[in-house]
Amino acid sequence: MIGGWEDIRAEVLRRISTQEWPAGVLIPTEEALAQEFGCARATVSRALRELAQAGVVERRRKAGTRVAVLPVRRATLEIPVIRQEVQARGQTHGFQLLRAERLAPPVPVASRLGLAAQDPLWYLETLHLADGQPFVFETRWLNPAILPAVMPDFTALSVNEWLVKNVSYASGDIAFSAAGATAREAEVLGVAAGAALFITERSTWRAEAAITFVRLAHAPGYRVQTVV
Amino acid sequence: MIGGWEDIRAEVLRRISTQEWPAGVLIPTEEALAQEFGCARATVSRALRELAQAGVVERRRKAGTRVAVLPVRRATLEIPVIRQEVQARGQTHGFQLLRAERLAPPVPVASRLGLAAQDPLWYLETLHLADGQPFVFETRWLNPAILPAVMPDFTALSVNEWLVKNVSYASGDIAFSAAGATAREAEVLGVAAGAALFITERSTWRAEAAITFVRLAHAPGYRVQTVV
DNA sequence: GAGTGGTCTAGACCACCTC
DNA sequence: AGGTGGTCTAGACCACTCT
Repeated sequence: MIGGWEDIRAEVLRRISTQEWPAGVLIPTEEALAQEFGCARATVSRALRELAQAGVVERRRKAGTRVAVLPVRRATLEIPVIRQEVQARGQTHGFQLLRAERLAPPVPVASRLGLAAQDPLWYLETLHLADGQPFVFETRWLNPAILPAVMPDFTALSVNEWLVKNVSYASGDIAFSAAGATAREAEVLGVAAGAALFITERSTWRAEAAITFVRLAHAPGYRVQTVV
Repeated sequence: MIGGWEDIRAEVLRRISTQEWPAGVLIPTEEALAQEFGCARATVSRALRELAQAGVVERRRKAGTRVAVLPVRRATLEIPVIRQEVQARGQTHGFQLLRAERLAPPVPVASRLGLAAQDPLWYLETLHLADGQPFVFETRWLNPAILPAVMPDFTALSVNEWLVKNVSYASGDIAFSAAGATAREAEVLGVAAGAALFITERSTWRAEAAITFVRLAHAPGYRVQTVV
């Protein structure tokens, strides 16, 4: 029995994965499928929209819906706040603010934030701990323009969470890479210099204004995982 | 002027980011918003559903819609086929099948695929090239049960693409991490042993049956990037 | 029990694109 | 020019869960 849009999505996916509808072919129109399944067109539309979002089919007006030839699968990653991430592992979170000073940013950072290199930004180094052990070393450049007149006390509340609560829902981009530990990272994380570290870099804007650029150097063993 | 569901999503996002609706508070019901915006409830519903998917609000029947307190942002990653990824960089893709043999998998691989360790699997090593330079070193364990009676010619079509075309739309999980190059990886990729490499690991199933486990060791400089 | 989101329907109009 | 997906409407019923 075919019921709601999830059943329709499953049925369409079945026909595709069994090659009943091979890669590249046009599948029936929404209206035709609605008749076949005995439901409204909107229901079929919802199912096909989800499949298009997942990269399984490609849709264009007038051209119809095709099974994707080279399926660019899309996976969803969850980006939690660090404290949440540590606590989700059943560990206690702590952090130390190691440095906080005004500095002119290096050129790559300034350009990535779209600021002139001579504008001094706040530079903050924070070490996050899981059960007292180094978990991630955070180096952050922060646009002073977005801070209130009185500097918040970042030794009590991590910069990370202050931003989440006060400058929330900005847009930005995230990049993941691997790099050998720099001397500073090795010292702070307690690993050998050159050890392979997982690096997360994130730039954040709100309405064209640069907010922050942060680099997270994760302690060895860190993984980002997701389901497709 | 407030028009379609995208405008409504933008307006709600604006009220949240300006703290007009601070974190944790209940926002008006779909019906109330529909009246305010002068549209049907379904239109508001669509906008709020998208915001919930992005992790900006949390919705529960009867409880209503709340601004997320700790916004677990969700980012979408695109997972292309390697050939596509190389070509998107404007480079030409090539590959070499370095090894192909039946082997009993190591325990971690067997357990991750839910197979007994003594069952021999196909073990394949492939080096992918971008403009002739090492791009990613792929080591793959493949369940022979999913292969046809005659072994496909993996020197002509990469295993990667054969799977995409013949065992498409399976489910699985992906993990990203960093690791120092093993002796074999260093040799094949032409880097120093211990160099920091970006690692992608992926397990794939179809309907409870394990298909493949693949480990991709990317040449230095590789990044995974996305927009939030 | 009652209020909220989740979904479905039948119909309509529109935007876009291929033919 | 016509067919297709994209969206909106007005209404309805249902599922969940808080009180």
